[in-house]
Amino acid sequence: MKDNTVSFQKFAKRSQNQKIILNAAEKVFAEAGFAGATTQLIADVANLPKANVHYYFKTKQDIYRQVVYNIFDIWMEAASAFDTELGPREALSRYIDKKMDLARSHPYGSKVWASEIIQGAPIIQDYLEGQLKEWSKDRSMHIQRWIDNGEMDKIDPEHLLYMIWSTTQHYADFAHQIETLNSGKPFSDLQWQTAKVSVKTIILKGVGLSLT
Amino acid sequence: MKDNTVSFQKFAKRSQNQKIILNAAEKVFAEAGFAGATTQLIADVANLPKANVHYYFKTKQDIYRQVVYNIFDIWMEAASAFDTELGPREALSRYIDKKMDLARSHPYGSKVWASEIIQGAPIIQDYLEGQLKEWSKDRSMHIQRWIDNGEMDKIDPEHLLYMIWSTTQHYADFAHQIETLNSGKPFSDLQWQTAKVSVKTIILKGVGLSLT
DNA sequence: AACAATACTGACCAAACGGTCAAGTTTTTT
DNA sequence: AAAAAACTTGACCGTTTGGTCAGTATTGTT
Repeated sequence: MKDNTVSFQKFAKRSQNQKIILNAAEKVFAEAGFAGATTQLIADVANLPKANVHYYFKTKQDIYRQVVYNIFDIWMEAASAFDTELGPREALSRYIDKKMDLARSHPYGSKVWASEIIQGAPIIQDYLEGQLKEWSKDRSMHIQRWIDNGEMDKIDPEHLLYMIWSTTQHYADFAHQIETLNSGKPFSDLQWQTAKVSVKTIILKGVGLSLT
Repeated sequence: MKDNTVSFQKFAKRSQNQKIILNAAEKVFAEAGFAGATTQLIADVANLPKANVHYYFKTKQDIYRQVVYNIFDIWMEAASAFDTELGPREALSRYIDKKMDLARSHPYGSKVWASEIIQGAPIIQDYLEGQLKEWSKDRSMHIQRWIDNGEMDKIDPEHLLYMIWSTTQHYADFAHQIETLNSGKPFSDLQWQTAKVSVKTIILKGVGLSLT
């Protein structure tokens, strides 16, 4: 086996172990914060000796950086659900749906992001000033156009975006609080459905759009 | 001076130094997380030798616990702005106002709280199960009554509360991100005003209430 | 003035941490 | 088959941390 498959597998092994470590790290960083996360704990969760973790990542900060980058990429990809071609109702509706899905499927990532921002974005600052700023400026502009066209109420687009971000991410970041208020049980499929509908209903109606 | 004033001053000194330490700790915990906060840094910010900090608080966790308790108390007191006697429009409007004011006046506290919940509420769990659960159950019940009376739209009260919490606290917890998107400058008075109005407008209209 | 209680602090310590490294094992290439 | 490259790991190390403590200074009480 000296063909491409071998090279691919070689690459796959490295990449696969890195993924195992990053998944473990995401959970540990989310539950303990950057400083509280120990490389030993990350190694334990990944089921590897600590020295092996350091073979794949030079420093704890390198792992952390990669974790945060990954989340940002996932969110930026989801941001394309905010397709301004569709008009305000569909664009906002789909974007909220997507963000709610991510809150459910990637709760750890959302938590790591939240902690990073709370602490002043020491690692991800360049992403905020670059991609995020660009994206939100662009979307704000489109929202403003809808407003000028009379397609929705006159609302400050910036604050509408903040409301969507905060509300959807709340279901990931504050999942523990929500679970406690829900008799200690995580949301069922039906409850997630209700959450989604509630959020969309209030926000869409709140900016002068009907759901259907 | 052997009167009560003396005893009071004695008491005042202890209490005053504790307050200085707690204020410093709130900032440090917010910016570094529990694990990242060092007693040395708290001492530096408080302008005291580290040993003096340990004279007033036995452990770092004791300081942290007190900081989190204080925030919770402030929020619970603000919760009385949600006066159900006033009817849905006024009650919700005042509550949102109050929470927005707290986001501005107590951003560190909000951040510490957020981090605590993100990490699974290891310290504050009993408060969640006790006071918070009771309060939110009570308020949900009143919201449901308004709905049954036809005073507002049929919305799951729980999710309405989550939306108010997340949106208002977002302005504290994600202040750094908001500031970055605002050309690196913190909100002006006018911008806070706009934020408040935007949040109230969308939420109130979103549940079938007009602002005025 | 004498005593007691409270407040303060530099110096110190055991434990835990991120990271290194040399010595092995396995896999891939020639 | 042998050389090279990649992977694995126990043992180790300098640094930082939360917390202690003995000794001193200040304040309050009699």
